[in-house]
Amino acid sequence: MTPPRRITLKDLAAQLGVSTATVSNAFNRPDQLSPKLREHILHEARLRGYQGPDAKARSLRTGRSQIVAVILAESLTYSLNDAVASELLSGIAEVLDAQGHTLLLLSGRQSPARVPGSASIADGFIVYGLMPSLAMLADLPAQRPLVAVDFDVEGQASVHVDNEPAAYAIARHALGTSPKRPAVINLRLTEQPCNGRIGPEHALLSADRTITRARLDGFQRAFAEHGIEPDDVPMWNIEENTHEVCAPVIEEILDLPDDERPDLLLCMSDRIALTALILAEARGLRVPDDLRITGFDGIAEGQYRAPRLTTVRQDSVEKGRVAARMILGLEPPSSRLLGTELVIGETCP
Amino acid sequence: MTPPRRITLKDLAAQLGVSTATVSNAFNRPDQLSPKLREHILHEARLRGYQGPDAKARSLRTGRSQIVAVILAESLTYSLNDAVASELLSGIAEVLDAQGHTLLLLSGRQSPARVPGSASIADGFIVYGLMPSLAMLADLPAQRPLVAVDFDVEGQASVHVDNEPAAYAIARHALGTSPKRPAVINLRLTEQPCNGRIGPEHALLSADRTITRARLDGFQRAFAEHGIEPDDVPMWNIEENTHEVCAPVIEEILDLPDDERPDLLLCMSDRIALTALILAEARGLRVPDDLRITGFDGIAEGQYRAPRLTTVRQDSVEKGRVAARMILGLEPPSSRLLGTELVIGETCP
DNA sequence: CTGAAAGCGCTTACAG
DNA sequence: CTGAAAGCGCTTACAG
Repeated sequence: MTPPRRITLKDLAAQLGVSTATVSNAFNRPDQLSPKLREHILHEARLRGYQGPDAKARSLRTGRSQIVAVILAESLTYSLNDAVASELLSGIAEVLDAQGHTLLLLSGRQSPARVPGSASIADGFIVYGLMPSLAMLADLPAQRPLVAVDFDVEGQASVHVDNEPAAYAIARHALGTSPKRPAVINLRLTEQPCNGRIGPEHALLSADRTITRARLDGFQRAFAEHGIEPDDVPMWNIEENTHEVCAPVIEEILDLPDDERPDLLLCMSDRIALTALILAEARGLRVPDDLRITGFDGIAEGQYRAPRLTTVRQDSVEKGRVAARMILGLEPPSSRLLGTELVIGETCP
Repeated sequence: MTPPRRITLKDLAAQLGVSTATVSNAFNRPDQLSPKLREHILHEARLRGYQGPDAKARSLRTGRSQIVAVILAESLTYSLNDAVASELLSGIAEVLDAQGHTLLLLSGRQSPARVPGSASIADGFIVYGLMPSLAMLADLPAQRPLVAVDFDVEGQASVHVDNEPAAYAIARHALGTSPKRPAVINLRLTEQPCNGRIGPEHALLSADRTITRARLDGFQRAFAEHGIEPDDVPMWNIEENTHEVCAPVIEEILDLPDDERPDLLLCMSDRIALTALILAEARGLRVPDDLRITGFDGIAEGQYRAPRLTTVRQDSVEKGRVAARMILGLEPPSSRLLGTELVIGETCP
């Protein structure tokens, strides 16, 4: 028995007595040879265990791999368990699949803090969320298409939702009930890490660094309109959008004395809002009577329960689709701004 | 200005007056040249915009891409939004990251029903869940490592959890409360699609086709031990582990007349159990007084709420880690069986 | 419709 | 420690 070396296109061509070009055409360009010969080649290929042109060689030769890399700012562990990121990936995958492309998943928080060299195999890059450092972007092969989602890279295409107007709309709705003690729970909005109450010592990130700043701007526009001095509204900050990280901050808030405890929580994500809802219920607080809560995102978990979350629904799946279409050249690269929808649930009717 | 062709290793070598081997070694084998020369080369490379060896060429030359493909039986949309699949991916990604590998995501339910050719770039394959057809496996490059998770491929490594004993343990616990009308809600267990009550006309899949059969076997062993005739226990089947698909079946069950409605639901997943819990609460049924519910999986959503789900916790992250380690050769390929943990929550104390 | 030949950008024995 | 050269497996003008 010969050593089981994988059969190559060249081997097959030799065995069938045709040129390598003809075998290649049989697989890639049906119009370049007779259907009969093509059938013969494909049939023999299967028989002899030739699985088709090797992707590594093909990609070197053509310069294209049919692979699109998605770079997630957060760890993969976090992103894969986050409903919003998952939906974004779904949307991306849907378009890539339909176009015969596949998805390479990279984390911006890789252990070596650098994109692995293998990333350069990708035909294009979709980058999601704020990068821990822009150094990573510099690592990416230049001259390959890049689309930024939920942040901006100078001179590159991007996809956003209208955070400011959406936040304004939900805050306006919530303030319509004339809360006595509104409060805001921000997400990753401080320059320095802060998982708790935001004080005067905390500087906030600017709008070009995080989308949550635009959400705060929207909230504050509504405050001003309702005659509320934004500085009088207490704010907390959450460092990571997970139940575990949210919970202690929410507990701190809910355990304030009755006359200090907010009666309206404007949360920057559904995850935060759901944590607040669960912990409020556990303490016997009635929602919305004792405490009104609003979220942001519109994830399924907030809608398939009672009471349903009042929130802003953003179409993360569509965000992913748009980004993927731009990367594949199915639509021209540009700065796209997607709309959102105010969803009135029972947590803040 | 010259056309902005990407600079290659060869260009760089020529410009620096060294051989291509030396440049290659500067990037790949530091021990093969003096630190000083290496620094010089790396420095000049950065200066001249050479980003390092091209991944396509490198992978062709070495035969390895540093990419591992994960093939998911379900659609990517489903898998990415499923907590168990997400955790599995987290575990895989964790190990791959640490080893400088990256993850290529493929769906077994691709539109063309075939693995795209670009998949053959991967160094190895992790296949998760039952394949719609084994034809797809035949498409994969032979002679490259493959690990099956939650199912078996003849002659290949696999990772499982102990479904039968785990199901037996939770059923035994639940039956200890002497329910009057226990019922089972299965997941994808019928030969033919069935989203509803299972009747005598429905054939069930065998244990080599789905892990949920082993779960049912565990339940039924507990029934027998408690003197309950398994055939007397009504069973329903769920076609897809999502709230939307579960809900109508659960409603059908909960809306049975009081004297027919089960007082114990043994569910094959936490998603099913949570849907039952939410819909029961919406109907004013008291859990666990009127209705006891158990799940399977141990997802976070079932534990970060009140009442907490009684369930079996499987460590999906670890399952992913083990599979990834086997693929990378960090542990020998074998049939690994991971343990589980009975978690007693308030839905079935 | 078919074939001979160049070359994609690397890595790696091997010789010096 | 360094360099010349072969070759990984393909695709693609181009000539016939």
